[in-house]
Amino acid sequence: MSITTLGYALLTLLVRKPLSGYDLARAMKNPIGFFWQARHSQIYPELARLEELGLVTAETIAQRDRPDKKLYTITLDGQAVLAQWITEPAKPASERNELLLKTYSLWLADPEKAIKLFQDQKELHQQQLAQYEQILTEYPQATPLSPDSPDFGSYATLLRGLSYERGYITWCHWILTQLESYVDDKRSQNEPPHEHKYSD
Amino acid sequence: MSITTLGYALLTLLVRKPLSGYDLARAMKNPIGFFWQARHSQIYPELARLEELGLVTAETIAQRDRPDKKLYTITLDGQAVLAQWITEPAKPASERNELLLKTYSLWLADPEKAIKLFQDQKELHQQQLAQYEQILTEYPQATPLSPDSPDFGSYATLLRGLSYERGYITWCHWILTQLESYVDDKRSQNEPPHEHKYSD
DNA sequence: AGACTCATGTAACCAGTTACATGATTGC
DNA sequence: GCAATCATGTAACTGGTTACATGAGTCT
Repeated sequence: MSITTLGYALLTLLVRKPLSGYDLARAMKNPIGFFWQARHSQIYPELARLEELGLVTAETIAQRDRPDKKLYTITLDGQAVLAQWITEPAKPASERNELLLKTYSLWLADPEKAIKLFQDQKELHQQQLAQYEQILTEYPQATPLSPDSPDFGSYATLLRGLSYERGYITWCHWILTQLESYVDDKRSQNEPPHEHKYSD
Repeated sequence: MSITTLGYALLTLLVRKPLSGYDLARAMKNPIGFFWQARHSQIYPELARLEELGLVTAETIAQRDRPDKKLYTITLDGQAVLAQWITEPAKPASERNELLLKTYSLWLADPEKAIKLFQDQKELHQQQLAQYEQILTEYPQATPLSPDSPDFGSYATLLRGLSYERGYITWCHWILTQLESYVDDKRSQNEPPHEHKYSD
């Protein structure tokens, strides 16, 4: 019985502060969701496994007006295991992007519907970007974060998210200019095609 | 029995030209691998399913000096199913990036080892970028590709790959500057910390 | 009365990875 | 002789998703 990546993800959260399974499920949605996701149905069994391995301890907390909860705390063993894992070589992310798959066959699609597809996708990423930019404002300007503070990790991953979303949006935008000029040119065949240069 | 995303990925390749299972496995590594991956053990059963559904036909080809192969050809039904799928809303890619997970807990790591981690990662992405840039040179400059040509899809996905790798490398580089200046400052405590500005 | 949040679990299923299995030909 | 490429499959397992299950308290 060895430790899974999800296990490390949970330790990553618990090393900052003790949390319940429910809290962890929420945290796996919100700050961690951009780079690792998991549902509660996967989290609860994984926590039991971490406890068995002695990497976390659980304490049942009775609450008034709310159901009891189990608060999980990382052990010294857990911290050591996590710290060791961080600097081990990371497996390359196996990308699986449905939109790119669709883009590869875009020539088969009705251009009007393709435009709709990319407009929707662009908007989704613009919303995500707006959320990241909101989070960014919560960080102090001009005060550089030190790599030995927990906030450095949150900030660094946020920067990656911002860059990713900006690149994605730019790319969607470029596709849209291509599709739109194609549709325009089809409508009025006598004019020459416009030029749209792509740069990230 | 419905069609999986891998099924669409295979149709995406077969709509361009008929291929064997072996060819498809290779194509899933090379041009498609950046956004969708699959091993041959998943591909062969999936092809059988596509055949059952009448979306492809198989023809056994005898070869001299080599084992027989089964050449798969997309049917009209297959083309219709694929074309329809393309413009349906795409599910957002569920990101799973181990390096970002590690970055989130970077404060726990030994800085020297962390530098090694990001140098290795940066190099991997630089190699990937170099490969994409090589492929880019094979496209004609200044002649804009029309969205109704199959090459448009290949080119568009390539652009996304280039942008992604460039952003990733820039980000790795920024992390490295942070880690290195942190290590430097620890060595000579009297000098003030350097400034490194991040921009994508 | 109905929906939402807090709270924790299990079961069935599906997608994807690793390993097992076979066998001919080509190049070093 | 040994590894690599071509060629096609199956089996076992693991990671992850969807659905099932329960129940108290709050808000509209």
